[in-house]
Amino acid sequence: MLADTHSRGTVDVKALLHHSPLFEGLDGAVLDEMLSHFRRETWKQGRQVSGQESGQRFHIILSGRLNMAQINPETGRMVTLFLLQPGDGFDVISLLDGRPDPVIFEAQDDLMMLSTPMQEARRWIEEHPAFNRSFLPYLGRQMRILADLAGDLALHDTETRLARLILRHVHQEEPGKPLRLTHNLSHESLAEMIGSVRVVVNRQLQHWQRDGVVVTRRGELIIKELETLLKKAMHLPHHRSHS
Amino acid sequence: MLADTHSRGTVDVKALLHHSPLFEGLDGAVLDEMLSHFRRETWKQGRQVSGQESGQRFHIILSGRLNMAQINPETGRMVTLFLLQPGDGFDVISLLDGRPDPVIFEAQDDLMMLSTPMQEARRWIEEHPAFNRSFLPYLGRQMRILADLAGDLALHDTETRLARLILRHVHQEEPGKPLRLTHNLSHESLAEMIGSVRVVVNRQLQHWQRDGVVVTRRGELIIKELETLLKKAMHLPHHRSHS
DNA sequence: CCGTCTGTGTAACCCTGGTAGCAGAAAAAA
DNA sequence: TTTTTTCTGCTACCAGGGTTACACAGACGG
Repeated sequence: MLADTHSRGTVDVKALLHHSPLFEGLDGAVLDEMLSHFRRETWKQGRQVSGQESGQRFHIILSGRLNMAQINPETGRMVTLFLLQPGDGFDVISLLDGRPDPVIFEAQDDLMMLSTPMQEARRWIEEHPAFNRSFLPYLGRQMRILADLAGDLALHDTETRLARLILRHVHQEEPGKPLRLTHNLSHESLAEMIGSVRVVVNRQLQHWQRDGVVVTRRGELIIKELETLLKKAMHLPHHRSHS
Repeated sequence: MLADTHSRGTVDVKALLHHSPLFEGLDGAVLDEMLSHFRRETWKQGRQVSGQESGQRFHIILSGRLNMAQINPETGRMVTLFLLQPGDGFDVISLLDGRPDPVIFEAQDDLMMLSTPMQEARRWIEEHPAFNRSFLPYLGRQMRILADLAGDLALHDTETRLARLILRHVHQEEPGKPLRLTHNLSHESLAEMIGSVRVVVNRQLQHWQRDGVVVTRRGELIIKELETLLKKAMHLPHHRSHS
């Protein structure tokens, strides 16, 4: 089972899952038992799958990022609800209530993941109460993300939302070195994450650039004045740490 | 235990909880055990409590409605995240991850509820796996509400959002009788629920009234053309006809 | 019964942010 | 290389919807 996955991928699955918010602190034996029911799955970057299609299996991301978004068919616009990362599982909502989710999953990068039938995943939850110790807090975090998003959309302008988004994705390369935005987030992606549109994001970034707050190059964003950004972002309820 | 609550209130607590999405299908004995750790609590209409203050106890609503909202201190504007009703519990997010929620709870009506220390509620969840059979789907529903709200805010205009909101709260009094909006939802409340503002809601309702879609009187909204509302709720961000 | 309060109707204003469109730069594919 | 696609920068345009302000109605409280 795992020997196979080990030999193929570059990822140490068990180590990853032990640090995953979903499985951390779970007994190794139980984890093995779970893993034995998984199969590996890969999606190529850019692949889009509707909640309908993926609805019968529960997935856990091993590598790459996955965009869970809602779409307005009329305008073609999208909002990102979650940007899922290695260790995250989806679709949690379907897992909980058994109904398909009217969302689109889009592979932001090439994806490696594990998947198992929804029913199987639900069985564990019932049979392994220990799983709840990490699963329930994980659900809480996901709900918070949604609540914050909704609050932001209703209460704050695009400048504030963009500032907050960037701060949440600031990457500390080395102490003393310039702060940059985590790679591969296009203006388009940024826009979807704050419920806006590419042009507006670009406009705002240019403003900030003229004011010396940031510097943008293609596919790269360097924060020059963190303080200023923090002030612009400050306009909301409490913000959380970590990333 | 229950005898006491029975004697005081007009509500049959056990019957209510049996139909509550949180406790339905739970063994009567277990339910009694749980209830023995609850104490009764009442809030008067209009009372506001922050997530900080209420954060140490988990509540279950017996009667009345409770508004869980986020607020922007700068502008004073609010968005309703959930309109909680009898059978609902709060704060579920804090229950899950143990952190206080940066939200405001506002009693829409006079409230009767049960409350218990968060720790106690968490203990049940651990000790009574059966509880999960209703609790997890409940969480799913709550997450869906948040996801829909966020999606709506980002992707649809106020007209669409208002139409959807109204349709979600249409009350079928009698077959053949006029459809009305469920009582006590002021324009202000409606606005908060769609992440907008009273003036805009009123403006929209007047438009619809002129077009014969609805009729409004003080504290009352009658739907004349359900079909039209359904169409507006469906999807149509931009159209330019009529004069 | 009268003053006060809360909900509603309406108007003028105007600014954020979304639409449409194009052009150049970089990257990817051929 | 050349071609094609993906990102980015920039402009002109304008409408949705938010802000403010005031008047009136019914409800409420004393």
